Amino acid sequence: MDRRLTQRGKERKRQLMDFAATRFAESGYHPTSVAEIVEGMGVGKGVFYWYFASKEELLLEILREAQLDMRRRQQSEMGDSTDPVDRLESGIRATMYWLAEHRDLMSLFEFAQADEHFGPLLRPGRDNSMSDVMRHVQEAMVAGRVPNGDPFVVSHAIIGVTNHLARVFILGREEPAEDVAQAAIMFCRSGLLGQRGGTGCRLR
Amino acid sequence: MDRRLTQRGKERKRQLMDFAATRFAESGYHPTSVAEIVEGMGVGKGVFYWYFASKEELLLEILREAQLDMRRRQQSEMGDSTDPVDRLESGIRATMYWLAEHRDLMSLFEFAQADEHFGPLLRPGRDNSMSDVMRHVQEAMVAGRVPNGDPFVVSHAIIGVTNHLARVFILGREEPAEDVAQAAIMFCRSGLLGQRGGTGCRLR
Amino acid sequence: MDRRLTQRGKERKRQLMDFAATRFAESGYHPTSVAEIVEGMGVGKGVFYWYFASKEELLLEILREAQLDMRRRQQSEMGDSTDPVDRLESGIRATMYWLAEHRDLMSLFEFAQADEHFGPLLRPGRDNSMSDVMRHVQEAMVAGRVPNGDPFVVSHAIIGVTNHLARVFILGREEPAEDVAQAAIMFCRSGLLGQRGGTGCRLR
Amino acid sequence: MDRRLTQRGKERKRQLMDFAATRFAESGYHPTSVAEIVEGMGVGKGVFYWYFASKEELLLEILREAQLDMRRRQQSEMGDSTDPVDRLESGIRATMYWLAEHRDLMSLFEFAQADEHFGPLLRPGRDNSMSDVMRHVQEAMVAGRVPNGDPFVVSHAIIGVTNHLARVFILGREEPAEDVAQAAIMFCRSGLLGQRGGTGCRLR
DNA sequence: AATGAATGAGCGTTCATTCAT
DNA sequence: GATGAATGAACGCTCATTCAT
Repeated sequence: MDRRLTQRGKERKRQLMDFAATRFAESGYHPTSVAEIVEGMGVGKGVFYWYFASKEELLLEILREAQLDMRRRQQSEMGDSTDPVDRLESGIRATMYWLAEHRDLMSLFEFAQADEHFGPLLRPGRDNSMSDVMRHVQEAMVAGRVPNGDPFVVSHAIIGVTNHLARVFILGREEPAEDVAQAAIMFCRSGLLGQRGGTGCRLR
Repeated sequence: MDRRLTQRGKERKRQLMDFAATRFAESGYHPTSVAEIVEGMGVGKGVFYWYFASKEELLLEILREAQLDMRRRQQSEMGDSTDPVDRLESGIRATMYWLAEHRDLMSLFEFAQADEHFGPLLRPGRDNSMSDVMRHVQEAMVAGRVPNGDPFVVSHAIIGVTNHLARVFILGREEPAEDVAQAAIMFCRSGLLGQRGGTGCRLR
Repeated sequence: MDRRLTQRGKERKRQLMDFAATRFAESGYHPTSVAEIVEGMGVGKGVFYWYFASKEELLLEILREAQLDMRRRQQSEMGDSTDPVDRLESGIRATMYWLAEHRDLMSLFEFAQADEHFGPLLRPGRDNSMSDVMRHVQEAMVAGRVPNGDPFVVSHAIIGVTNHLARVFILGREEPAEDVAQAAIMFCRSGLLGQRGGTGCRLR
Repeated sequence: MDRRLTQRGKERKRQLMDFAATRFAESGYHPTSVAEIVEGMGVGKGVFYWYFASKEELLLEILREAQLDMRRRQQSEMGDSTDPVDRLESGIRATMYWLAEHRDLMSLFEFAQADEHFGPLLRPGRDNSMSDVMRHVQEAMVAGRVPNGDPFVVSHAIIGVTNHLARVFILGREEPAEDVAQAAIMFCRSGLLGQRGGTGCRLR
């Protein structure tokens, strides 16, 4: 299935992946049949199996590309600052913006992560993102910017806040990414007991 | 499908729900066929449809029962304290213990929440849990125990931390519920910048 | 299945047959399940199989009873006159009245006659009715009241007119039995070319 | 289910419709399973659902095509004469010939007309045929060829005679269409009391 | 590269019937 | 007599995948 594709072939493949992602996000992976995808695109079944070994492979390709793209965005946003806490905040912000721009893919991630079969196949990518976050947390602890603790746990807490707020406020309520990012950052900074303040929270 | 069941009938139904929950958690809802369930239990197919209108209805019944049970546990744990922050912490702890005792159901919640069809059907239950949390957050703000802010957002942040840590450390790594609860509570209390301390974190 | 039934048993059986006939007429024989019948009557499945050997046997019993009852009515109406043509007209009228009073059973006859399995089982009863009609036709020919011809063909023509008008005007349009009977009688008497007249036709 | 079919596809569909019609006529619609049809044709199940949306849709397609074809035959036979009574007689004759050539479809019509579900779906087609007949009857009345009366009732009487004689003598006894047509025409012309004669009746 | 046609195992579900109580 | 529970073959239908053209 490693075809050398012409320019036209690459475009076809793109269209197929985009169209399938939308359908998967709307109706779910299992309920969306290959027939639906090819009919929706007005092509024959052969086209699908020319570009993808299977329906499963299609989803994995969509997912892996998305993981890569999101990570690139996070890194390009985080990379510049010298303060690790700043970098974490940039990462949260980058994540929110990316998710807001790719709601379909957010849905797909939700599905895949919860899925017995696809969940484990997402691990490598998630581990990468995870160690990105952890690196900054660790650095922040070493630098004394953040109290000592288990960086793995703290990183997961950050990810938990970020993802859940994205789910609720971006996927569910279509709030502006900036506002959701601010909310996540503020909670991650100081939790419940710390002083709320600064830019405040514009959600709702 | 509202049958008046004998004692034997009720037991059968229980067995079916428990067995199905395990299978759904192990292999996923879609990949688990009704045939697999009844064969696994050594009964005829008719039995299944004697107790449940459909495979879907079975899942919903499992899910609704689980939501109810978890909420009962949270409330019985939270109810006694006069301090709203204490109550929130009790709620987090109750959640962790419940999830640790019902890993299968945690898996099922993950799946259902991410699912295009079942997700929305979980809403009523989730809204109830949500408003439980929010009530305490609001009270804590009014009492000055917690800086003012949007209680809806703050509640979701708490839920995000709790669920994600549960996912990673209880479902994925089978850590003791108490430790995971402590970790969640500590992060929720003071976020990144607050002082880490107290009982410390025993995860890993 | 030849049970000696108590009084209560006979009533139960009656109720079952009446209820089933209604349901069969409304929704069709195949689409109506035994479960539907017993649930509709609020009894258990056992009751059904106590009174009937099978669903098929139930239908046959309904049908045979109906054939018998209709024939009794035709004969009691026809029997008195000395003119065979009068008797034929009385038969048509009796048929229309009976069908109007038993629309459900008319539906069932329609179904059963068209059915590959039940059709042939209705033969004995239909043959009886047929020879009733034929006897009068033959007599009328012998008496010179009606031109000679094949009494079998003529009898079927009469039956065709009667049944079809019943189907259309009694089952479909709920016209009064008397009017439909008049219409059938008039057409059977003189066909297209004969003089229309007498009481006229009140249909529509 | 509006597929653009290749030549091969059209032939397959034809074969399926013909084969299914035969089976339905032999064993009945409900008792004939899709599996039986595809096995009888030696193809996979998918083939069936490639050409038809459902078993029901298949029957409807068969039925509608048959209605259309029969009506075409009636009209081509009736169209030429200037005398409306002649046209009615041609219509009866055309019907008998068509039914004799399509015994399977006659069976299917019987079933469908008596069926709670399919009966109503046949209405449009039957209404068309009905108004064809009525037009001629009305014209005959206006022209004084036939005594005045309700053309709707008279038309239904004609249809009743024709269909019933077809049922008995063509479907049941395989008599020649010409003889059955003659018998129907004669009865419709002059009923019971008119003079029998002319070509006489060759049935039996 | 692409098509329409075909495959067939497997799905969720139904239902006439039987049975233990 | 009557019940709720159970059976299991059969049903209509789906769908990822393959194939001939």
